Amino acid sequence: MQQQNTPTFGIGTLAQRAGCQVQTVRYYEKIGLLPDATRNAGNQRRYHDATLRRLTFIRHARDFGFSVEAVRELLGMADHPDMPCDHADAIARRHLEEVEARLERLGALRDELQRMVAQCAGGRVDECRIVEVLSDHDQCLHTAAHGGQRAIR
Amino acid sequence: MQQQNTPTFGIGTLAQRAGCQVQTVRYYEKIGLLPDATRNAGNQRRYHDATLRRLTFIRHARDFGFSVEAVRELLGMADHPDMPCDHADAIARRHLEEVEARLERLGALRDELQRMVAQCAGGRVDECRIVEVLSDHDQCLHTAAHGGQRAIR
DNA sequence: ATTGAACCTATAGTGGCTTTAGGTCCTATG
DNA sequence: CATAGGACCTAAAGCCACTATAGGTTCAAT
Ligand SMILES: [Zn+2]
Ligand SMILES: [Zn+2]
Ligand SMILES: [Zn+2]
Ligand SMILES: [Zn+2]
Repeated sequence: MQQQNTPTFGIGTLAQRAGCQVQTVRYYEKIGLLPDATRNAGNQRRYHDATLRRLTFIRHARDFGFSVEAVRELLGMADHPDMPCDHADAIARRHLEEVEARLERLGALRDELQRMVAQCAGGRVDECRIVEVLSDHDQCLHTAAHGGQRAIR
Repeated sequence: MQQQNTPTFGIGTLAQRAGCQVQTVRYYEKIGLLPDATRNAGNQRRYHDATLRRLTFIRHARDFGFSVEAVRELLGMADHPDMPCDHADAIARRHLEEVEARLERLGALRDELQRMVAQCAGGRVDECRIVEVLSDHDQCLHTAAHGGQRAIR
């Protein structure tokens, strides 16, 4: 039906043009972000520009930090241009909130780390401010600053 | 030799006091951050305060975003109070640099997301700014802003 | 015809846990 | 003293989003 006469290319070219790795393309196919590729006589995947566009969208959204599941939803919406964009907006807004929360925690973390590093006088371990602070959360300024790995992601 | 008369407690109590999960304690033992626990007659782990202090150190360092391997090194140094603290400081300084780099990338990401979300007028998907930007990196301000998942971690 | 790069599949590894399954042990009440 | 149910035990799988490895097949150029 579609794109019968457009040139095709292999998975290496696709990956290179999209700026990702070959295995990543196969992975996206496996988890259903990309459709099962058509194959040539030797069972190798052949792609058209449409797949490159789709993969570029995926990579860009991933670069924005959207989860694969969010990307799946965003792709589904991009496939229906006549629908309202409410849900896409909600996903983006929610992601923005998460990024802002991470930024705040990461900033507090930076402050603590800076303080810790600045106060090390470079002597013995038992006088080291770094080891001391790590041994005792009461030495921290922001009491609730570091909330596990959520501070880091 | 040590702490023969101090009270002991179970893994649940230890985990609760350190603010982590029971499985996490067993995991730390398995990967060697915590020593193999002594067992009671029924093969259940018994702990002393020394282990609580060690676990608290580990959790605090992890909350600071130090990797498990970094924590392993920091613990090793905390076990030798008479050594110089150079390496502990180097680890902390390096981690601070990484946090600062993450902060910068995450800030750029927030800016892009904010711009994207602000420009959505709430119409059809094919007019949606979010889908549009995700389809085309040229629509982004910070050209090199999002460098894959490195922007997020 | 031959070489070597690119491709194929299936599986395991990454980090730092968390979850599950299928048991055993401890403690408090009846 | 029996029993219920919570806490504990191990081993293995699952999570996320890939990345890497092993061992084989196909393609393109010489
Ligand atoms: Zn120091
Ligand atoms: Zn602290
Ligand atoms: Zn919109
Ligand atoms: Zn972009």
